[in-house]
Amino acid sequence: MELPKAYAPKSVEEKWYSWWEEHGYFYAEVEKDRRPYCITIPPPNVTGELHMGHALQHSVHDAIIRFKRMQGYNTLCLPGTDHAGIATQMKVEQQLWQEEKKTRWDVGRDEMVRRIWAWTEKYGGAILKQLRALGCSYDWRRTRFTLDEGYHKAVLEAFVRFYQRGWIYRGERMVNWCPRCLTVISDLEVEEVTTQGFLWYIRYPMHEGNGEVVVATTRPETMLGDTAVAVHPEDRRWHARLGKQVVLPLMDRPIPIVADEYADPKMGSGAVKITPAHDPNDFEVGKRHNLPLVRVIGDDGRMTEDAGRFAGLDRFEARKAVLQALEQGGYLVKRDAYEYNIPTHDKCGTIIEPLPKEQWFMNMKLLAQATIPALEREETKYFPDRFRNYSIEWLQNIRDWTLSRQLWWGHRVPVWTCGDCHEVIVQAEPPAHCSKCNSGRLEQDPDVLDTWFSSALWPFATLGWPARTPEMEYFYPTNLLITSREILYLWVARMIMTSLEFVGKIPFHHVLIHPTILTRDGKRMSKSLGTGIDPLELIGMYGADATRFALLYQCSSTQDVRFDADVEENRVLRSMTTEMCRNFANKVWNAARFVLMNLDEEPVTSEGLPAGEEAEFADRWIFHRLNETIHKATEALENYRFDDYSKQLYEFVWGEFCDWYVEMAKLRLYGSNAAEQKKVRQRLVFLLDQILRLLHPAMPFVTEEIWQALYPGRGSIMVQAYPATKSDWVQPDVIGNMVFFMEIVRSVRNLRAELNCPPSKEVKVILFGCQDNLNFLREQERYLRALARVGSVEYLNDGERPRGAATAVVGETEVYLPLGDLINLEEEKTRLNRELARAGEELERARRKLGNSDFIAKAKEEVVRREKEKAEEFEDKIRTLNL
RNA sequence: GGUCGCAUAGCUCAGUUGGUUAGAGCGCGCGCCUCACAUGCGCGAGGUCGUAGGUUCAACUCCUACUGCGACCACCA
Repeated sequence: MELPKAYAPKSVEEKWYSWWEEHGYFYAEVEKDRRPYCITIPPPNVTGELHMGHALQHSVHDAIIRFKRMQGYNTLCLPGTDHAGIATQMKVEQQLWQEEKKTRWDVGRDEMVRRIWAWTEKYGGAILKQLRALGCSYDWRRTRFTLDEGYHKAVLEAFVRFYQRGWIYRGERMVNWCPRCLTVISDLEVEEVTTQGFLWYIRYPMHEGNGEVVVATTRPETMLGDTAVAVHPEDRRWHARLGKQVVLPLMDRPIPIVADEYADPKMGSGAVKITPAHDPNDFEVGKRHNLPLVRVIGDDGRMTEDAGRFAGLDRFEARKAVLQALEQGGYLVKRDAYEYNIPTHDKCGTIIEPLPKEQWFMNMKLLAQATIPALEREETKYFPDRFRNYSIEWLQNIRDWTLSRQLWWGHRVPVWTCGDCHEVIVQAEPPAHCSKCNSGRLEQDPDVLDTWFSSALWPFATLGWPARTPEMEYFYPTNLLITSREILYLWVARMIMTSLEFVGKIPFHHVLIHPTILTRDGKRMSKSLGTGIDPLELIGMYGADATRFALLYQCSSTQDVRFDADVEENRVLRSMTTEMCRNFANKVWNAARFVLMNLDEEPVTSEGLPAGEEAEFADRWIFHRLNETIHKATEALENYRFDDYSKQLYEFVWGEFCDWYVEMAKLRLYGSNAAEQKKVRQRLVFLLDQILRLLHPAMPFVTEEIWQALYPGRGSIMVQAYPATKSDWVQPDVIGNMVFFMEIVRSVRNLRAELNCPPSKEVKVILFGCQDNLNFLREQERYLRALARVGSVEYLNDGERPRGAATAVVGETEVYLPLGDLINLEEEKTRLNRELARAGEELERARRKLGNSDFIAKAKEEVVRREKEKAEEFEDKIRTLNL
């Protein structure tokens, strides 16, 4: 069979992906007699597009799923998308404005929701298609959406149950308001941005008599809403003035001086202005002292009527105007440069306005308390484990969750209020009549639930909860959750809480927190900064297998990965690591070509082929190494060390199988009897077979393409058994021989290269050493001749060393190249001196250690012995080189 | 402000329970189109393992402090 010289990913990828899908290889059904393995993917936003973080996340997902599938588990990887309240609504609102110059209020709630649905069905979920390009083997039939019908039922059920527990309540609190999105958001969605600003000191004159109070603020515009000045109750400086009033500048409003422990005597004058309507702390102070709430900033971020002459101004314009007015009135004392954190909305970057509002909240205390022990007992294991401790800490300090959002896209709060008797009804099904007065005038709460409230149910809602489905029975708890650091609390901790509450089980046995992908100089990857990489572009340049392998290769247990690529304006110029992985895929491809080219008539089946006693040392060596590689690769995957996994395979396939075994096999293939040839062919096929299986979780496409060429009609490689170790293959005694042989070959190559001996010229080699070593090398002579381009070999075990020859020492064996006219005596002398110097240093180091009596006395016997051996070895080497 | 992570070759990174001649890929230098592969083959140069102390016979590895980068948490004007 003919394979092209270089691996061409594109057509191969499309071909096999659709073939897998057509044959249902990704599907999982409940099969009681098989071990289940289940992952529900973190649902990306339905509006989302694939970025490098996703690419890494899903390379990991698919590697694990394919690995487990090959291990014989009945694997389900369940995909889906998140309705992403704000993001999706905003997208359609933008479109509505661009195309029709209308706002959502112009079209009305029902129509708007209808349009968002239409958009979602038409454009949504593009990211799931992009995941296919990466090769993800997910059960697409089971794709879920956090707003689909069944999911909606689950969300309402959860709300009602929490409500019945008494944990969900409605109340007025200081909340984080986004003036752009016009909704509240939870604390976890607030991102603090460190900013260089100013601290302004303002003079408030006493209402009666002389004197003044100086207060400081970073937000001067809020002073318009001040309703008090607070000082610490034990701050003596202020005792005389407690209970008196100051006049609020610009507003001419007298406000009291109150005593409250919130005021820090060490700060400035010890007095602090109190704006209950616009600051969370002040809100609390206001409650304690019954202060009025004066709202000077409205929901839209503009100043209200209560801001007097500043009404209508945007909050930031108002700041300037207030400062100017204060300055003119002589109220501004000074301003200091000041660094502080500004709360912003993580979705849109708008500065949050803290406002008192009535919302739905959930008290998380009991739920958190019930969850902490499960984490402490490691019922869910975290990789790396430190994230478990962070989660416990977060649960210990948990705060109430703001559940409601002033959006139209989402799960509407299942609460109705009777227009007649004002009874509040909370239930999943819309009630027809008031349960108390039977009135039909019922009005549903206009708000929708935080998107994270619905995602918190993901692992079990997708498997059919609240129904007791066979899937819930069989696949739950799921095995693994793979996600990024930033949603550890926002999502992961909440899933564990809800699962323990509703299902009585943890939702997943393992949580894997994968690294964040950064640019190669450690910056955030961001489209707006031009540092973004489109994974599809990478796939186009290097292939999906190379992209996956490159991501896995860089995926260790650190918190960040600096992705090795040169990027300009969101375009990849070059990615060295991905290129390396493409080369590796090509290497595998060509190794396969070699094996296939040498097949005789029928496709060889080669199961259970042990290296056997009669096998050559190269066979025994490669099988020993295969065994080790299987062991290490499997262990690495089980510990989610994808870097280890890929490096093990890279080294084995390229550095051992291709560089040595195949090269040696060529001689046996072309220069032996038919029986030997057949044996070698079978071993090559078997090794290739094992390599393909080992690699398949990382490189699904190229391995499938080769597999099909090797075993046409045998079904996909993705359902073959993952390689297992075999004790027959363990032959540690052969390693030393192989390493020795390799070193002899390398030393000859090195001598040739150093002396500029052209590769075309065959040289004579004289080996000097003990009889055993010489016998072994004599047996391998044909390999030595081919691998080091040697014409003839002479063996000496005593007597005179050759003169005028280049020399190298490998253990106890000496290698001589009598190059005659080729040799440049000066160069050879320099080379030898360099070797001698190097050996001298090592000897010196060893002798120093051995000369230390403490070392002899205290170090482990084995360590001392090794050091002695080392000293002897270098002594020998120096003696030989000096001859 | 609190907690945590990271600092190893020009670049991106490995380095297991303290004892190795500190590794890989890329890049670089030299030589090769050797019949699987130039997306290749062979050889080589390049590191006082962030700084300063400490523990130990022995520290890249353990401890302390510091510096730099980063993350998370936190209502202080």
